Amino acid sequence: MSSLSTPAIPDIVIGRLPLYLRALTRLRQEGKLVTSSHELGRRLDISSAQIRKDLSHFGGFGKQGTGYQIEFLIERLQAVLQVNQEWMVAVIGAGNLGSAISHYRGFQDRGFRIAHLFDISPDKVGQRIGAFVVLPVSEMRETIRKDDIKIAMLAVPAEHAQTVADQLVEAGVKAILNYAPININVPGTIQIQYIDPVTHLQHMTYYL
Amino acid sequence: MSSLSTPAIPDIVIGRLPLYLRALTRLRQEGKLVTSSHELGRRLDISSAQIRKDLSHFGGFGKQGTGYQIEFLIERLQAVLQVNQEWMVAVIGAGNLGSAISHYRGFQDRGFRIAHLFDISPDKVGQRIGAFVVLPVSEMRETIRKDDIKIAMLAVPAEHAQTVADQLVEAGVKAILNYAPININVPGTIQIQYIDPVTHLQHMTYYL
DNA sequence: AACTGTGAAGTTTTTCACAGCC
DNA sequence: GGCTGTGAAAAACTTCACAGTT
Repeated sequence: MSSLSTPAIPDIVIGRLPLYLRALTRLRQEGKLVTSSHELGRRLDISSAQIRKDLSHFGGFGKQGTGYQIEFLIERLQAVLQVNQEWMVAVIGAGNLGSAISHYRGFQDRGFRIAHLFDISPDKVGQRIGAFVVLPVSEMRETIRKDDIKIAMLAVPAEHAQTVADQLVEAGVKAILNYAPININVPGTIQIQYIDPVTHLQHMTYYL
Repeated sequence: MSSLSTPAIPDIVIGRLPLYLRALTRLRQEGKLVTSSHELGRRLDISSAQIRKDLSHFGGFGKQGTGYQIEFLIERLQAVLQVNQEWMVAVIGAGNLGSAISHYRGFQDRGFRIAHLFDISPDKVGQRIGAFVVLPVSEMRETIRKDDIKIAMLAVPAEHAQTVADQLVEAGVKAILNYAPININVPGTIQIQYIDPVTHLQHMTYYL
């Protein structure tokens, strides 16, 4: 993940950048032009020193005495995260969750466009969901290859998640967002992240 | 979060317990009776030492030379996380996401039961979604109070998230899982966690 | 006066490595 | 031989605090 000349930036730092970007976009929407590490920190409940240090990994984005130009910082963070382009995403699973994902408007303006929706069930295939006609999983590999899709969201039942993930990797997908509540094994070159609301709820109940 | 006699267990440790619990439940389902920190670590991509150290915070759950009794460890982790009981949860927002959440069967057997689904729109109120009749937000406070609901999932548009969160806190909710892509301010006594798929996608695109 | 960028210090988290037990 | 539980060591991460700039 690094070379000798450019030490890797900690993954935990990368993980915060999307939060900064989200907050900055919000500030811009509120009509603000400039912000500070303190203001951002207050909103995100992160220390201002943390924010300054994180941003400093990528160069001096701010001005002493002034703060950060919101528009400029948004552009730089988008560039760092490579979301100054539009990524095509495949969704696998056209159940309630896959359907909700496919209807969600929030991907578009943050760097992602859902390109296809796949399902294995003959009942679902051919059905219209949002702007998509559900495609059969049997065509998944070919379609993903053809369109050079690098990102997939997995919204299938847990018992199918590993099999589908294997097929996705085989088809050339490099990043998987897995909504199934199960750990998936993928090669080290493949990015994987998980969304499981129950783990968040269980984390919180510890403190109740 | 701690007393002098019982030092607090790091939050990052608590956050991993639900992952252990999920993996253990899976192992049990596969018919296994016993596991080891190595097997768990392999599945979760976490070092075995990490798992042993995490578990050791709560007492000696394993046997040297043998490993961990899966059933026993599941019970202990459920007790630690307080999910050996059923928590009632309120869902706010009956759009595509709130609807998908309300249909999802995966909460039930992991400690959570959706009790009510609220929405502000007169079009939605009274409509049947899954097992629920959508209730008006105007009745939210009273209903949450009456049923003593402590946990809520927020699936409303970003611009309404703060207002609804304030009302939830006012109604006595102590933990909020926020699906809206915006940071919410709540008192320090209230647990809050976020689910925003786009932040995960943006995290991964950095490495692509 | 307000704010960034950053070495240094401090704290937290992870890994090591091994004694002790089955 | 295989495994846990755990002090000690190492690594990673966060905060401090201040020089330097606007």
